[in-house]
Amino acid sequence: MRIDDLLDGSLWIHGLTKEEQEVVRKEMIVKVIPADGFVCHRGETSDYWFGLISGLVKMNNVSLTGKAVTLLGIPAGVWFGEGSLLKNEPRKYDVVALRQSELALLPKAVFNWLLENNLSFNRYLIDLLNNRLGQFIAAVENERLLDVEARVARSLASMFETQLSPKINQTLQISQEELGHLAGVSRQRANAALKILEENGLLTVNYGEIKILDLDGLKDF
DNA sequence: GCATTAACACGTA
DNA sequence: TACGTGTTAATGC
Repeated sequence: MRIDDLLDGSLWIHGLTKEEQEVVRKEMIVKVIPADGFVCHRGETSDYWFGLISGLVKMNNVSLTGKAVTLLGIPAGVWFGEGSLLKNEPRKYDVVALRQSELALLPKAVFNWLLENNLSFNRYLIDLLNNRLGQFIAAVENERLLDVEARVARSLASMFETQLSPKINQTLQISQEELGHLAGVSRQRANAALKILEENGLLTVNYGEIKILDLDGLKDF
């Protein structure tokens, strides 16, 4: 995916005036982050709104004992990081690239300018935050109610639900260890769960990648 | 009982 | 070589 594909596929850009769109394109920065590189660190000042052009990143935190907790996987096409911008506070989480990723960075000043001047941009943000809230509520619900296989299935599915065109890319380049982090289980357990999902014809597992065959089936598992 | 950690062999980039 | 995968055994809640 290219920067223009990201922008064309972003709902918020179409609600802007021509002038606003020009400012966005002019001020936007493109940055490539290598695998395992940081998009932003916890505690850093929040200067940008991020759009993922290609690759895969995770929102991550580390406990006092050093245990890593993955909160959210973010696929290409998704905008994120607005929370800390809106609250004008430092980043509350690390964002790490799971493989080489290309990001679009929209400066805070432009973000705030759109917020103050464009009603449809505000509407878009409400929808975005509302969707994200729903996603986190579902994540808590899943953790409390579902077995491990279903949790792994939904962790995978949730990364495609946010995709704008779910039919374009049905393979996900992610290690089983990372998938375990996303679902909150060990690598070995994630591996066993994938086997079961594969037996059910919902996906196929290859070296370092997972191909989704039946997205609805994964959601309903 | 079930998931986790640890450990090992094996295959792939 | 370094990393991801598949598997088993020991350990812990």
